[in-house]
Amino acid sequence: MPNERKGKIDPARSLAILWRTREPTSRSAGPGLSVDRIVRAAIEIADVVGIDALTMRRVSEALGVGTMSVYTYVPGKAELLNVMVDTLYGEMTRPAEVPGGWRARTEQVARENLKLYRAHPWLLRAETSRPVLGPNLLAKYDYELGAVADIGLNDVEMDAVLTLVLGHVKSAAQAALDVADLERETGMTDGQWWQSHAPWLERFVNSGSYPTASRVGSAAGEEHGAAYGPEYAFEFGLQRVLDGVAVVVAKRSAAAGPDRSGPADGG
Amino acid sequence: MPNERKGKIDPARSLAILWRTREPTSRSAGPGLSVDRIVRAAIEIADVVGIDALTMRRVSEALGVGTMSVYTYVPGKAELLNVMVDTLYGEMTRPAEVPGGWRARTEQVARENLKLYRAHPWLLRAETSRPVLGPNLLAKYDYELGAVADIGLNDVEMDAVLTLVLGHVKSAAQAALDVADLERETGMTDGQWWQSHAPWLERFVNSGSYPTASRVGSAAGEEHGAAYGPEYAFEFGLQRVLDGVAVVVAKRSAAAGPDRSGPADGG
DNA sequence: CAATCAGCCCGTACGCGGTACGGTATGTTC
DNA sequence: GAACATACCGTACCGCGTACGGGCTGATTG
Repeated sequence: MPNERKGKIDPARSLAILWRTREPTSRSAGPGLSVDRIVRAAIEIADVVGIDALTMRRVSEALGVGTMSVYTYVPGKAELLNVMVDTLYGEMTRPAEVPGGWRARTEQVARENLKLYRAHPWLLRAETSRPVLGPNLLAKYDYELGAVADIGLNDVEMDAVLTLVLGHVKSAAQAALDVADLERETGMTDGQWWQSHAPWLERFVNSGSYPTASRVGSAAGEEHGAAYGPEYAFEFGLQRVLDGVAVVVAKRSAAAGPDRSGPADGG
Repeated sequence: MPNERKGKIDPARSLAILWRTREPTSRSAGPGLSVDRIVRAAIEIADVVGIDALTMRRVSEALGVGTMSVYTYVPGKAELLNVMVDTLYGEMTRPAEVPGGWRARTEQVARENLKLYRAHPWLLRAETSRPVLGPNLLAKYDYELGAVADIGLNDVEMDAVLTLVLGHVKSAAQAALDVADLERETGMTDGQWWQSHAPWLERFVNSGSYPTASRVGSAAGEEHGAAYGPEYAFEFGLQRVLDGVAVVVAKRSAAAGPDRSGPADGG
């Protein structure tokens, strides 16, 4: 049972639905299905039972209609997933002003994205391939680019920074989810798991073959509750990334003139 | 058709296969199936037709055996995927000495991982959830931790740095794959695609609503062939991450004493 | 040697998933 | 009221993972 975002989806059809290219016909009777109702139901199902259990039959059931009725509004499951994802993007908050300069703005973007993944973990699995350009993705992209605009980076660099930050958020969210799943399934924390398996592993590996791995792996157990955990990894990584970006930004500012702190040339 | 790494896999059974806890019985006749033969066949299939088309029937067919014969050696598809992933980890080269300090070592780790994703793009989709602790994953982890050992970071930080770097590599590999897929499907580059869709998009959005997005999006088209592309994003992001790590490393070195460049305290 | 057994191999069948297809009913338009 | 478009959906098909039970074959034991 391979993946979401299947191979063959018609891009045009997909875009048409994303952008709602179709005036709502005013038919009164019937359950009154619509793309929005379907998408909302699907999101709710995915939130509750996970994306694995999201089936067309279940969606239609939740809506009180026949399975095939859904296909009147949505060409297929892949397109439905696309719209679900874009819908989520549309629900993110995007404050116009964030005090504190590019670093604060970018941090805010990162946290907002993390929040989204936390609220809808299935998003991590629905986003596996190139996102289809929906209205909300476009708005999101435009907004988030704003965080790193006018600080001396050119367009390509701005995109690269954003991609880097969002990639980190996604990785961290995935890691956090993995840890949470593990804890839920085994009742052990990540570190406890390592510690409990260390002796087992040594039975197969010449004792002490992987000293660093086992020390670091079980260090988590000792540190747990203090400085360790997925949140730590997220924060640490985010600060590292921002530190790295700051290096370039500082370089550009210097090149544009020591006294400038405002907008540099845009590319 | 949801995901790989399905919900219920017995961890013990999975570990047993990963670590090959079973002496090979010496039966002469028959096709002579084995976990290794199965895994090799499965990897080859995934390399050629992709992970979506990797089915147990196809694997068995490639091996010239009945479908259910595979299940004599592998409890299920999820476990097979686990072993496939661990097998790939085992094929990575891990030079003992890399000249140039932690930064060069970490870069080398990143590039080695990128190479792996390039060679087996399906790995991006097979790794979706927490990796099961196979022997080669353990070796990989141990080796890669070595890149950032003894530079003043504590254990948790070492793990976090490694996670950050590998996360970036994975994101970049995914992006590169997306772009490649898009080009293959549409015959257009990423930038060309943006440029060709810009007018279409403006028909739905009040013209100029997303100025930054469209400018940056199509900037790729102009820059293409020069400085842009997935490789650029990978390199740029990697350098940013390493710059960010360097900041902490420098701080720790300073704290440990201005003259020290060797190992700092490990905890 | 025969009897027994353990492991390997696999045909069949089940349940579940997405969805093609063809129909029916309900509302709109003239 | 006729003609038509649209919304809805029952049935059926194909492909998937895999449970189950049975047959085969070489190894083991007396």
